[in-house]
Order: sequence, then C-alpha cells, then structure tokens
Amino acid sequence: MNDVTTTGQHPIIQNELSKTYNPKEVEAKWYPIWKNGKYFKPKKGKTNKTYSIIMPPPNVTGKLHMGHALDNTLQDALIRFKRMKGFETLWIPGADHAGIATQAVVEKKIWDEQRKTRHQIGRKEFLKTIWQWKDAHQDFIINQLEKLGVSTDWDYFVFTMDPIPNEAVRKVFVEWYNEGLIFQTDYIINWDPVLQSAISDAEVEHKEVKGAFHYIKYMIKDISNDSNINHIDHLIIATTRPETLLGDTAVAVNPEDERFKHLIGKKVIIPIVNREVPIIGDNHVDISLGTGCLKVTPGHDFNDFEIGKRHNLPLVNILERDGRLNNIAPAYQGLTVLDARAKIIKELEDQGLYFKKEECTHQIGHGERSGSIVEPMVSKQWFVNVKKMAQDSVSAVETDLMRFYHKSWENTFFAWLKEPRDWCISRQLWWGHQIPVFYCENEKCNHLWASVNNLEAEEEQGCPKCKNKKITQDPDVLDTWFSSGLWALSTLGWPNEKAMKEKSFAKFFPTSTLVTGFDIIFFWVARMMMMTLKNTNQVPFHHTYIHAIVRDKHGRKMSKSLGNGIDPLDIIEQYGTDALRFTLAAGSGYNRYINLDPAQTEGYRNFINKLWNAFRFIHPFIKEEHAITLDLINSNELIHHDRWILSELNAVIDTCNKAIDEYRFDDTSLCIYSFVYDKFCSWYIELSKPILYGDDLDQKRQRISILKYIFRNILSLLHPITPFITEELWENLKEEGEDLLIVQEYPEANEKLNFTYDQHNMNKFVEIVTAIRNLRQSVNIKPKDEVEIFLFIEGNEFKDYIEKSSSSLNDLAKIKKLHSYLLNEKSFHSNDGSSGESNAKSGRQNIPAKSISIATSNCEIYLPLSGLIDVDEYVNRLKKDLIKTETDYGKLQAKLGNKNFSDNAPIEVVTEVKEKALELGKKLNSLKTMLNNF
RNA sequence: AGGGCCAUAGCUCAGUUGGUUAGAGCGCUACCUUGACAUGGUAGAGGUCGUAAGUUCGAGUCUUAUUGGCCCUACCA
Repeated sequence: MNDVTTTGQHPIIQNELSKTYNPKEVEAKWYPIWKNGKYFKPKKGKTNKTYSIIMPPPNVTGKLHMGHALDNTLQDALIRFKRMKGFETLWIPGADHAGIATQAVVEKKIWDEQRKTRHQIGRKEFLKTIWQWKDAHQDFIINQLEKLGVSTDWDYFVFTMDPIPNEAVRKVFVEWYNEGLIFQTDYIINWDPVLQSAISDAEVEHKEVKGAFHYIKYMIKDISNDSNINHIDHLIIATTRPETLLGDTAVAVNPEDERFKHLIGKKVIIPIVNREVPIIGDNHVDISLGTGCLKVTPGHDFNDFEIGKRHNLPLVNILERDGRLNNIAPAYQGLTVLDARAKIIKELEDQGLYFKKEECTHQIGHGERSGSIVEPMVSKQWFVNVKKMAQDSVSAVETDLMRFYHKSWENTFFAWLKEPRDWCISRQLWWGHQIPVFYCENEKCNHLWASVNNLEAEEEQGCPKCKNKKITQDPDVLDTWFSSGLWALSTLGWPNEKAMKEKSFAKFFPTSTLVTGFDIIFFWVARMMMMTLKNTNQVPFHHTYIHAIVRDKHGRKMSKSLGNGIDPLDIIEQYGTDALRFTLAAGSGYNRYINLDPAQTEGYRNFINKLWNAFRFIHPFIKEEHAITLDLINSNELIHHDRWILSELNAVIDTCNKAIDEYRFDDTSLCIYSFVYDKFCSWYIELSKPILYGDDLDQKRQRISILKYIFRNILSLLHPITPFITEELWENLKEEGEDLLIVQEYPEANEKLNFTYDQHNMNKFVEIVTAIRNLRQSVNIKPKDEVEIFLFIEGNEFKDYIEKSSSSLNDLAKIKKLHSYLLNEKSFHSNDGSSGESNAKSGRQNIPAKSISIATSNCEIYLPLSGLIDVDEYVNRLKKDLIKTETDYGKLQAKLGNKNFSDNAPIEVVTEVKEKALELGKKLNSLKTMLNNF
C-alpha cells in the first residue's frame, strides 16, 4: 500500500494510450501474428466437433467489393465464434477462374495494347497470357481479403483450374457422359453475339424495349385452283422480327381456327426469298393473338423450335456467330440484324407486301455480362440432364438435410429445381476446363468419346475404335458453374484419395455452413447441391445462410454507371476494418438488402473508440492494483451494482450465443453495443468512479476486479465481429501465460449469475436519476449546480435501497442534500391524493413549499426552487406526462374491465396487465397531487 | 400473364408462436468542455405501424381487398 493511494489522491498515471483509437497500426500488427502463428489452422477444441466453411471463391482477377466484404466478414465471424466455442474449425479459401469475365478482361487488354483479337493470337498463346495475368493478380485479391481479417487456412487455398478441381471436373464429366446424363444435341440456345458463345438461360436478362409489330402479307400458293369459300389469297402475319422471315420454314395456324383451318396443308410463299413452305396446324398458336397466323422460324425462336420438332420442319440458320446475317440471302449478307430488318421492311413495302406497323414494347433477352441482345440460335451444345439431381436436391431441403436461413429462401431454391431444364454446359470460350471429349478425325470412323486423359495421351492411344492417331478435342470449355458446382468436394481433395487424406476430407465433409447472397441460389447453391448429392449421396453443407445484397444508402444497386459504389478499402482507410465489419454484421439478419451509409460506419467507428476509451479508463487502475480472484457466485462481497452488471452481462452472453447460431449477426452486434454503451459505460463505470478514486482499498480492488472481468468478457463477445481492437486490448488484459484472444473460450451464460432483484432495483434507480435530471433541465439548472431533492419512496424496502445508494444518487444527479420519506401506500388508493390525512400519512407534509416535482412509478420527486423561475415549461411537461399516463391507464382499465379479456387471456398476461395498471395508477395519483399543488 | 417479397419515426431498419405504454442506430433540438472518450455527456422532440374491411377479449403481427415499390419465371407472334 503506498501513501499516495491512502490519501485518496489518485496518482498521476502515465498515459501511453492515445485519446482516439488508431485502427491502422493495430490492424497491420495483428494479421501477421495470427497467420504466422498458425492460429487459423484447424485444431482440436474442447467440443471434439468440427466446423467448416467453404469460401465462395472470388474471381481471381477481381477486386474486393462490398459484397465480398460482407460475405467474408460474416463467415469470419462464424469461424471465429466456433473456434472460440471449441470447435475444430476450417475455413477454405479459393479463387475462381470466372471464364467469361476473366477472358473478357484479358481480351480487352490485348486489344488495347496490340490491336489483336484472340483468334489472331491463337489459343495456346492466348491461354498463356491469361495464366500470366492470373498469376500476377491472384495475390491482389488475397491481400485485400487479409485486410478484412479473414481467418482462413491459406494452406488450403484452391484455384478452380488447379490439378484437383481439374481432376474432379473430368471425372464427373466422363462418368456422366458414360451414364448418358451428359449429351450433345442441336438445340436452340441463347447466343451472345458479343461473347460469341452460348449462355445459359439464367444468364439472360429480360428488359423491356420499344419495338413494333410488322404486319406482313404471305401469299398463298395456287389459291385460284381451290374452291375457297372465303376467297383468301394471302395470310397476314404480325412479327416483331421481320428479318427472320428469311429463316421461316412454315406458317402455323390453330387447327380449331374457323378462319384458317381449311388452309392447313396448303403452301405459302415467303416474301423476298420466295420459298414455298407449308401451312401447318399447331395448338401453340393462340387464335386471339395477333392475326392468328404465326410464322415459324425454328432456327431463331424458342417456341418455333419446338413447333419445328413437332412437325419435322427443316432448320434454317440465317446468322453468323457475330450476329450478322449469313449467306442465306446474298443481298443481306453481312448486315446486322437491325440493318437487315430495315432493308427487309423497305423491300416488303416496295413489293406491296407490307401491310402495317404497330408500335409496342416487348421484353428482349440481353446477355447479363455483355449487355447485348441475345439471339436465339440453333447449335450443337453439351447438356446435362439434371432432372433426377434436381429432385434429390429438393427433397434434401424438404427433409431438412440442408436448411436455409432464413427458411423462406427455399422457395427460390425450389422455384428453379422443381421444373428443371437441361443445363447447357458448353461455352464457346477458351479460358476454362476444356470439354474432355475427343473426336476421331478418320472420316470413315468419326467416333467420339469422353476421357479423363488429355489430348496427348489420347493421341498416343489412338481412337478406341479405329486406332487412328489423328484426334481432336472439343474446342469448347465448360460453364464456370460446372467446376464451382464441385467446389464443396474439390476443395477438400476429392476425388484424389491422397489429397482427400491430406486435407482431412472425412473430417470436414459435409461442410457446416455456406454463406452467400440470394442472387446465386440457383447458379451456385443449387448446383453444388445437385452435383454433390449425385457424386456422394451427401449434402455439401448443412446450413445455407443467405445474406443481404449491399445497396447504397438509398437502396439503389451499386453500379459503375451510377457511380454510387462504395469501395470497402476506402471505408477501411477512413474508419478501420473493425468499424466496417461491425457495420456489416449489425446490418445482417434475415433481411434482403443492406442499404449502406458511411455515416453508419462512422457511428460504429465511434463505438470502437468508446470501447478504446473505456479501456483507457480502467487500464491504469488495473495496472496499479492487482485484481483479486473473486468467487462471483458465492461472494458476499459483491454489492448490488456488481450483481446488477453481472446479470446484465449474463443476459448479453446468452443473447450473443443464441443469435450467432441463428445467423442473427444484427442481434449479436447490437446487444453488445447497447451493453457497452448503456450499461457498462454510462452506469457501471460512472458508479465505479467514487470507489476507484476513494480510499477504501478493499472495495477498490474488488471493483477493479469486476471491471476487468466484465471487460474481458466484452472483448471475447466482440472478437468474432471486431477482431483487431479486441485482440489489441486483450494483450493488455490477459493474464501471464494466457494465449491470444482468438483462441480464448467464448463466454457462456451462467444461470447462477442472474440476480433479478438487483436488476429490478437498479432499473428503478436509473429511472429516478433520469427523472431528477429531467427536472433539472426543465428549469435550466446548470449541470454543475448542486440541488436539494425530496424523495417520497414507495415501500420500506425500496426506501432502504435508495438510502443505501444515496451517495451514488447524489453523485449522478448532482444533489447536495437528499431528503427521503416513505410514501404511504394507502394514499395511492385514495381518490383524492391531496387530502390532508393522506398527506400526513405519506409524509407529504414535508413537501417543500415552492417546488417542482416529477413522478416515477415508485417515487415522487420534489425539487425546491429558490428565486423566481419560470415554471411554465415544467408544468407543461407535467401535464403532458399526466395525459399520457391517463390514456395508458384508461386503456389498461378498459382491458381489465372486459370480462372476455380476463376469461380468455393467459393468466401471466392478465397478471402483468394488473401490475402495470397498479403502477400507472400510483403514478397517476402522484401526478395529480403535484398538479394540485400548483 | 403467373409466382414471391416488401410497405413501421426525417433516413435505414428491428419487432419471435397475435398479449403490458411499438424499439434501435443515424439525423434533429437544447444545454454542457466534468480528471476514459466532443469519434464525448445529459435531457428532449418525433411513428398509431400504406389504405379499407374482417377474424379476435386483444392485430404492427392473422385473413381478404386495394394502392405503391421490388424481384423471379414465362411470354405476347
């Protein structure tokens, strides 16, 4: 014990901590310590259970955007939480080759630098360039992820075109090909003329576009020879795409249509190309729509393709791969679709075959990536029949083998899978997994087969049928989602047994949780589900947490064209990673969107700073005095404030544990937030000051111990969300020999630490302090000026409590002299609270003559006034409070008076309402008394 | 056209199976530099829950209709 403390004077403590928290230094410091210290690697924990997540692999050449920041913050929070809970955790990072996107970027780069297309450069050289580009950029995205603090095991890093995923892709393709699930067929697909590739249905966006119906005359052949009752010699057909008439191979009418059914079997002459095509009857034609006649272009329309199949119509292709017209009609060759359309209309007008035009708006498919109008075209493509896999995926979710959070997302999942279509998996790109199908070049053989081997090996072996050595491989590559669909397997080494063993496949598969956005439920979640179930009969993961999509603060999509994108790295630069992570976590529950406003992050940065300063406050005391070990549950030393804060902490611990397990990151974050601000800083620290600055050393040591205990718990609770500052502060609070916070145990609630009596009293105490402050402000008493206060307290027990707390009360409400009296309960039941008799009983004869007052549900408070003060504002407040209380009281009384209510409502509810009504009744009486006194 | 979602304070959102006086953050107003913190403190103003009807003792919560917004699927020749 030193002299300075015993005199009650606080020694001047050298304060080495800055007044505001500096995230940059701290963040830069901790990531390497965790990473190099192997803290991210799986380690057996106390539960003996595992917890694993596969990271949705970002595009290898991409840049971290807000979606990544959100996705990875939440995954990291889960991983850190489970790690602290004693699970053996594994978070697998990776990167995606992102076929179309990456190829497009590199193609553009080559064009900008060399004015060469990929075809001019050649496939081999082009791929070499992309690989170089990939190698140069991979670290970029990894570094950005590290800035976020992701605790992934980097040794597990996988790129989608690494050997193991390649092996998985080939194995699956070959197996499914041999099973007949993968097949090649002529099919009408969405052709993106800019990408010059087929794209899947899901990659097509329908947008409303202005267009026109063009009504065109198709002359009927040899009509004169017919005894035609209606004397029809032509059909008028409406179309939005006149240029496709070059590819017409029939005209269809509904077989029930009285106007036209007699014409079925006759022929019409297509204008311009003068081709004769049949008139056919097909139910697809809607009698009431358009003119009731439909031109059939099986090569360039999805419905017409189906009609063509039904009627065995020939296919005529009119387009080149670049979307320009081919040589079907030499006069139009090389024209764009739009130019050809204009020219055809002109020509039809000249020939008198153009009937009329009608403006309209209609939906046109656009390529999601290129933005260009998609042309339906027929070509040979590879497909997967997913029917069975889709059904199995649906039942896996229906039987809860995999559960969506929130459950309503399963509707989206089902919407796709309950009516599955064949999945077009070939893409006319170069960057990706080349389709492992080989063709024998011997014209007499023409055999094709699938093999897991590469071209060189196949050439060596020769064609399996004719042994010819001249072999080519299918030039197309697989849809990126084909390899992504195998991600849950290939990241853990599947199907290579050696790799599976090294990566502990058996231990970590199936994975625990998938965290992703709703926009890829079909693209990715469904495909992983289908492909994993098919290959292993197991689900890829047990939970899918669908997080929100980040928007700007007005709810608009972040986009380049709007220029409203928020760069996570800018936010980190400005406010720190922890503040960004807290913002994202606090905005993540089961919501669809997060409308991100940097002002919010600023608010959470302030919270982080608050934590820092709370620490700055308690730290010197902890350094000065050794904390003592306390038996929290059995200690007689605890005072009511300690029991109160311990109970509150306990409640927060309970909420946090439950909320994270249910992916309610918002609840978790906000309950710690309010605990730190509204309980710990505003009250417990304030209440502790007199003790810490006082000279009762035992009391002081005890208080320091509890402050430390609470603060350590706060750090643990916050660590999954704000890892950096918590680790930094832990460094200063941990005991000798304790490891880093990242591997400490997450707090667990303890029922024995719930002291409801103390919570109850503390709440009332807070109510009284607030009421006195309110009174003071209503008459503009300066914060520093101390006042005299008269309290009339309900019940001896509570009166004792308040009297014991009087020094705290005086301190917090700046009271120089406190008078307390018992408020006789009987007076509450008197209708006239102001009667002399009740006043005597309730001690009200002691009410200061000239005073203002306020009531809480358990206490009447009087503040005597000296001098002339305008009390209007105060009286108004009192009246307002009275009106509000009367209204509420009236409502409760009406409810209680309603026999139906007391008969039907649960007893707890009735009791609660009764208690509340009683409290309000007391307050009402007090308010009336006070107003009468004026 | 079919299906789904949403509508709560100026803004962004919570609000569990219907049950006390509908909450939070930001913003706003007034006062205050007090020895953790002005990235602070204290107090306060502000919603009757899009609209209408219904079920119920009781509706922000359930039903129906309606208005407005969003999304998805299909597609209009």
